[in-house]
Amino acid sequence: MSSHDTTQTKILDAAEFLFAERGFAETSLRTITGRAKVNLASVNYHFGSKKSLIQAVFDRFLQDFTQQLSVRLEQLEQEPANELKAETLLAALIDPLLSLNTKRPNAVSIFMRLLGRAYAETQGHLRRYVTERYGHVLVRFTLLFQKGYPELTNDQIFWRLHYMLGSLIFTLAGSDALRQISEADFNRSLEVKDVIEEMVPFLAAGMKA
Amino acid sequence: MSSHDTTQTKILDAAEFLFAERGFAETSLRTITGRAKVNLASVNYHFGSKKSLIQAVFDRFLQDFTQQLSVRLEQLEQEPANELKAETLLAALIDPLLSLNTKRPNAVSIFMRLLGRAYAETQGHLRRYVTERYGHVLVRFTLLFQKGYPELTNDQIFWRLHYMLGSLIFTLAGSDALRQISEADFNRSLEVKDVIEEMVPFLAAGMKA
DNA sequence: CACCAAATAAAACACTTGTTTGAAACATAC
DNA sequence: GTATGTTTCAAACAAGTGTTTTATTTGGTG
Repeated sequence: MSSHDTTQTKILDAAEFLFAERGFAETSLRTITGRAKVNLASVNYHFGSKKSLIQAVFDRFLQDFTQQLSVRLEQLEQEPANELKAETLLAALIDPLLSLNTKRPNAVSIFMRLLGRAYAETQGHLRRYVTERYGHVLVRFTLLFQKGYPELTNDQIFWRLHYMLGSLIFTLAGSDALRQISEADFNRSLEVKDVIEEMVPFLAAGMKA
Repeated sequence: MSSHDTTQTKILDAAEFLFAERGFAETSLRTITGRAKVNLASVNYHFGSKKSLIQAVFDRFLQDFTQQLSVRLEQLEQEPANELKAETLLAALIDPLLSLNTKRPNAVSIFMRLLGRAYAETQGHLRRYVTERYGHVLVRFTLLFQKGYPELTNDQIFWRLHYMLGSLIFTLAGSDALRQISEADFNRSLEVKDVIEEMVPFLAAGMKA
């Protein structure tokens, strides 16, 4: 049996869609297994618990994403400081992100909505899990910005990175709905790629303020 | 009995805190009435349902906020276009926001976390309710930006406004946790006001890109 | 004081939730 | 082909949910 249409993959596919659509608490295991067309008990059999299933959904995205991001960061870490401009650094973040869409349709939007929800879970286990497991790439990313913008203090960098993350996650998480509004109002079609490219000059200008 | 410590107010206070802290679905009526020290049935008696309670929590914030914002917008709508710069327009949004903190401590952070959760509820009733009821102020706000930045296309304005909202909500919603990190790393104390003031140049520069 | 509507209280209701159980079906190796 | 370990399935479980019901208490009015 190929790695698609295994029970585990069917569960993950259904779960990530529904979690992004409705949220974690609002999505029951019965809804997930119903959509995945598998037995209810198979979630606990294969993943142990709902909590672990949520983490598994994130792992599948983050392993893929951080691996690609890490390659880009290695290249950039050997560049001189004057090459580390916001546009370049953002590209290192955005390219791996967009490549998710080549494997599964709408993956970027789903991933961003999941991140938004994980971020909202201020006190929950999920935020801790994600930062503990994938926080080191964010640190490397921060260091590159510090190197590229020595005229900014470290906490200016810290905060501006969060401004950028906010714009990215917020916009892309709602991009499906927003794209529909925009397309209706302004009568042109937009892809996720277009939305992001429109955003880069905005963020880069802010970084240079 | 003063308008504080009525049963309704005690419920609203407990609910808004817990909703912001844990989320809507993750907060049970028993937790709310337990914290508020009132009887379980009083929520349904005074508000009708949990759904209506959630809307009431938002109404209390939004009525206060949009009323102050509306006054500022009226003033700005009489200004000439060359006075409508990003810093000015952002101030019209931020001042009413900060004034929430004068009435209840941490109100800004709670309000922003609630907004973040409402925004995440992409398909839910809440987003529809908020936009239908308070969407017109956002429209007025958009029109002012279009007037102040005639060199930008309408959909550039549309998207950049969302970038700004993303930064604002994302940063302020997590500002409690982020402030702690920042204060520990850089050894200086930060107020919500400081976080926002640090943000304005970033956003304004992006607007002029 | 008696009366009545409004508010509070305790208990029960119907329902959904995540998880566990034990048997059946399946696959793999000897 | 039988035995063994893995996976699927239907059913049940205990716990927690929002809501309703039924009494009881409260506070003001005649």
